[in-house]
Amino acid sequence: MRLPPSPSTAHNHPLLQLLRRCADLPSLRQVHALLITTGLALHTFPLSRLLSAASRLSAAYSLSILDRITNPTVFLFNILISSATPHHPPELALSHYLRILASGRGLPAPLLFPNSFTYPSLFKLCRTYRLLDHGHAIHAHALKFLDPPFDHFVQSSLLCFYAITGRIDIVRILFDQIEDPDLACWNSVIDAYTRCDFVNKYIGITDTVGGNSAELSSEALSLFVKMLTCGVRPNEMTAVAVIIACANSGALYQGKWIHRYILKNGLKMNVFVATALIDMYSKCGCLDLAYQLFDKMPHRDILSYNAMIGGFAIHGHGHRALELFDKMKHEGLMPDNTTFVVTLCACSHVGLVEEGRRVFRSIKEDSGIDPKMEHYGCLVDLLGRSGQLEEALETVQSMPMKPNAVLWRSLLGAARVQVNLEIGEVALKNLLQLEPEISGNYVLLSNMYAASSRWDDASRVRQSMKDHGIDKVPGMSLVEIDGTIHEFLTGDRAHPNSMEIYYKLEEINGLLQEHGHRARTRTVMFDIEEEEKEDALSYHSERLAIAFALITMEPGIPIRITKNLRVCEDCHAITKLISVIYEREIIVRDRIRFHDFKDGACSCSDHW
DNA sequence: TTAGGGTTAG
Repeated sequence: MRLPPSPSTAHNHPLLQLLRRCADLPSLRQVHALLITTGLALHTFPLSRLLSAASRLSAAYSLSILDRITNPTVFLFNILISSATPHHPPELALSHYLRILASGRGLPAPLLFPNSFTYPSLFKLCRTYRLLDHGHAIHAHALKFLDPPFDHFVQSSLLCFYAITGRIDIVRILFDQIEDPDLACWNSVIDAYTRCDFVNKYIGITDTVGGNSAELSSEALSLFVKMLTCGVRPNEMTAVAVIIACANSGALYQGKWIHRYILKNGLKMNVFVATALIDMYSKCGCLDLAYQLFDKMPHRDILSYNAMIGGFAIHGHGHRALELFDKMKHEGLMPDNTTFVVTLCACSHVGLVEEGRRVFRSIKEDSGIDPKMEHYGCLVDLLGRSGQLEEALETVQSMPMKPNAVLWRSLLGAARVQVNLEIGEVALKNLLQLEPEISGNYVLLSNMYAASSRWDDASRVRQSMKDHGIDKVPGMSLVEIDGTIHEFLTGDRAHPNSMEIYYKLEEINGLLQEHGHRARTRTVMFDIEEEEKEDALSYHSERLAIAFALITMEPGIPIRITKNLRVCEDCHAITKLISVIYEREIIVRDRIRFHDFKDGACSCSDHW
């Protein structure tokens, strides 16, 4: 009779290497049989490798192995919890965790306790599958079962979990409790600041790009500096998180700084870093720099293409986006959902209706999948913006899934621009059912009534906002001057240079009138006298930012503004004029896209 | 045995 191998030889047995290479269930069964005949299946370590391989291939098979083990240890459960895959879904991983918790109840089974290897996998699971309630409950368990302080693995995974809940306050409290945080903890907390920004934007804590965005991103950058002063060396993951923070807030100066830092300190310009940089440069208004980086990449994947096509889209370069879309396919890369979204979006921003329709049709042809909600959204936007409202409405009504709020809002926006109250009201009725608490929806409706001089209806909507305690999101603009970000709200007088700014605005307004500008007051929603409406317009946040930049910045340097809302019709018209009068290029990033104002024209060709 | 990466409709 053969004696089972000793535990030390069990760790590097050739059968374990075979296990790693098993790509299907029959070969796994064969190796399993060999493990039994050699006696290796009696040891915990080979069993853990077997379970790990089995959970990759079949949940049922891994369960059958587990059932045959008389007294499975926490170690083995941990292996199963950490192997969430399509074959080993999150519910199964959670059930393994429940078995650990229940272990003491059925005597004579030994009492098991989850350990510090159990929790990082569980938090990752909750983060990946967005199981928020489970995550909170599991955090409470960890406090009960683990001795304080938690190790860095547990703390880091906990930060990452709270990042997806949008609770940056909790992330920060947890991070501040970490003694001597390691690289992973720093990366996680910096990443959490950029991620919370995203989460907040989409779960409606704020529906702005600015606001929280600037605050959270600048805190991410401060944390990065603090990390350097603590002597922790950043890696590529840190760089990616910091670049995203710069992209979110439009902080070009800091973005360029981190780019230099990467080159100077020997961090690898891998596909993750390069893609993040491409996105950052695009979102900070430097499309040329983004393209240079993209062009120099030795290896590009789908995400790099998507980032670059997205860059062309927000800058209104529809044809260049389409060229890249074709090039990508020629290189043998299969477009994914995002590729179609950004390419359609590029068509929409310049009114390439026929090209857009073609791209939409190619979704099924190229990828074999049915268009998703976001693709229908792009199509509706494309049709609506280009004046084909009836077809846009038909698309919404005939699409195979229930239209979401974004889709109705898109249609409403188009109806407002083309003053089509009939379609606008249909869109709004549906929109308010889905999103009764979002202020922007009421503002759109109110503006639409105001545009057709239905003042009673406009003020009824405003009253209804007040009754429901819904505040209008204030317009906000950011301008970066010598690395410092200055923030302006509509009608803001809080800036230390406020007096000079308002003097400058008077000068600007005078010059605009001399150049024959008459305010387009259609976008001001209140029923007030024309003169007052002009006043309300003259203090829109981007005008304060432009005035301040004109006072402060050297002549000839482009002014870069980031806005949280869309540019209004009048601001768009006057910025074109200012670009001529003051001979300045003004680049405005609004909530959706870029406007590059130069010599009296805008890169969007007034299509936005 | 455990954690942390790039793009995405308005």
